[in-house]
Amino acid sequence: MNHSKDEIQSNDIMDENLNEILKVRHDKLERLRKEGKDPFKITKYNPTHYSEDIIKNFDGLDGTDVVIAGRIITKRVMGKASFAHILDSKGQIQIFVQVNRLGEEAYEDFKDYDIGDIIGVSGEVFKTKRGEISVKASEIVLLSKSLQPLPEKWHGLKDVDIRYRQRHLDLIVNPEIRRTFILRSKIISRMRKYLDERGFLEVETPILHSIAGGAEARPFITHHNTLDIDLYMRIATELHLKRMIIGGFDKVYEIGRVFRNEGMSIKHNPEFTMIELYEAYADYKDMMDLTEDMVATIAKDVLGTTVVTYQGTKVDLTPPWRRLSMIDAVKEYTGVDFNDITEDGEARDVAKSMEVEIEDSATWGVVLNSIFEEKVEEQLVQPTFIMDYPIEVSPLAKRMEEDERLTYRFELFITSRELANAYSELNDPIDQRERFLEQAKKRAEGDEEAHMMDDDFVKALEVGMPPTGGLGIGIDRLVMLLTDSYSIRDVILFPTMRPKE
RNA sequence: GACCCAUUAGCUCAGUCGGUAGAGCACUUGACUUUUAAUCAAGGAGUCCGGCGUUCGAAUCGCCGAUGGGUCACCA
Repeated sequence: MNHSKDEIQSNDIMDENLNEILKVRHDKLERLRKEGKDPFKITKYNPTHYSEDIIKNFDGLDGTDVVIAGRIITKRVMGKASFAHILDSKGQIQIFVQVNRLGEEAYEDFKDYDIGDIIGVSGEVFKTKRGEISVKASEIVLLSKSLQPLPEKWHGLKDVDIRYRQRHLDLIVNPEIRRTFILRSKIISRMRKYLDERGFLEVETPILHSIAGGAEARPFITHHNTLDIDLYMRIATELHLKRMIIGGFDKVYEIGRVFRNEGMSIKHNPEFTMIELYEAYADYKDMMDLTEDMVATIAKDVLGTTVVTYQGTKVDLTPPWRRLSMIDAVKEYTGVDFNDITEDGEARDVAKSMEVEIEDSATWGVVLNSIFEEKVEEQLVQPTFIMDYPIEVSPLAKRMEEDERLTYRFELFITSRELANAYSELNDPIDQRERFLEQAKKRAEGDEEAHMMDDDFVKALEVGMPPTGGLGIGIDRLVMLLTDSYSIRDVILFPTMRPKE
């Protein structure tokens, strides 16, 4: 680590201004070092059990010696005997410490240990008079000194600013948040297993793109020094995964971070995790089957049920899920039948009469999509596939044979939120080039989210891509649903924050 | 980007009408060999988010700014 002079000086100044709690802890560390008990010199410890193992297998372990390690989270000294709770990665367990077991010097040292210190404890498993499974310490080793006080045990840490910026504190003092991240990990690994079992190949495609494509979004820009070029952080994995299909891999997927330089909200973080998968010779209906089966399978395996409660609302993920076209959805929820509307102007008039804001140049499809987003989306609480999106808003989806204005595309809505997006992929390179030109026109007119022209991708399509189904699922939103998390920041370990000062 | 709300001890929070800072936990000292938010006694701890202003006097009122949260806009 390199420290500038300024940093060293500012640390010195901080040392002088340490508050009482910090000063006491530094002094304790200093004393330990002088006595040759510097905890930071220890490199290795060998625990034999986790707290949870001991509690679950008490009958088998009662009376036997174990070695545990973890963080002191409570401490009650009662003269010549003490109790403390140790938090390890699987939970917590009480230790019982007596001077005549530990010895005078070791017991005095223990009394000086602070909440937050990491210790190793060896001792005998037993149950206290009050019936709590505990470890009777015969030896305690200080494995690391905590120089910062932990937030309070009873009220926990509530300040969301500190919780997100110093997630380690959140994880230590708010046990329920640990569950969310354990579930997140299980959800993702179950998803991998599901796809691997079905012959999908997991691949990794570049994050640095010279053209940011595959979605309509504003990208982050970064710079490569040696090449002296600006590069974009990817906004989707779509175009590279399709190249894999062209290259002859019939089933591929990537679970990866994508970056969109847009507003932040309860459902949006600038970097988020998506899975995209592509299957040759499949269509968007196959993607619907796969989506509902995969999500239901994950829910069942990870939560033990396909019925979940999200923020007080019961959501039934048991397949099959409702499927309806965008036109039917708009008809059902607003009474307006777009089958009967053919002219752009007529569509715009309908939007205006419903107080849906649209631009004067909006076409039939754009209006249909706007009315859907404004009037229907929020009502889709139970899982619903909305199918057959207008072509104007779907530059990468295959045009419907039955209706030139629409595409073979669906989005999945649960709890009024978009969770997945899928198409029968456009594999006609001539059509694709025209769609990109259309997008490039919008871009030239100032739409920063319009797709960039990508000649390399069109050229790849010209080599020939089989008919393919593609699907993208927002992992963070899926995790939110399955863990009943209110904000996307509650399922992202270190959400993007503005730096302090 | 716009609007609304919040910011007081390490943490969780009170703070009345503008009168000079409080509690619980945590911390320090002492007592206590089966406690459960241990208990008992004593003690220490503050840039009241920052700046400017109004005022005899500001945590409190006004303005500007910072950070966070919420709603909207944009998006997934």
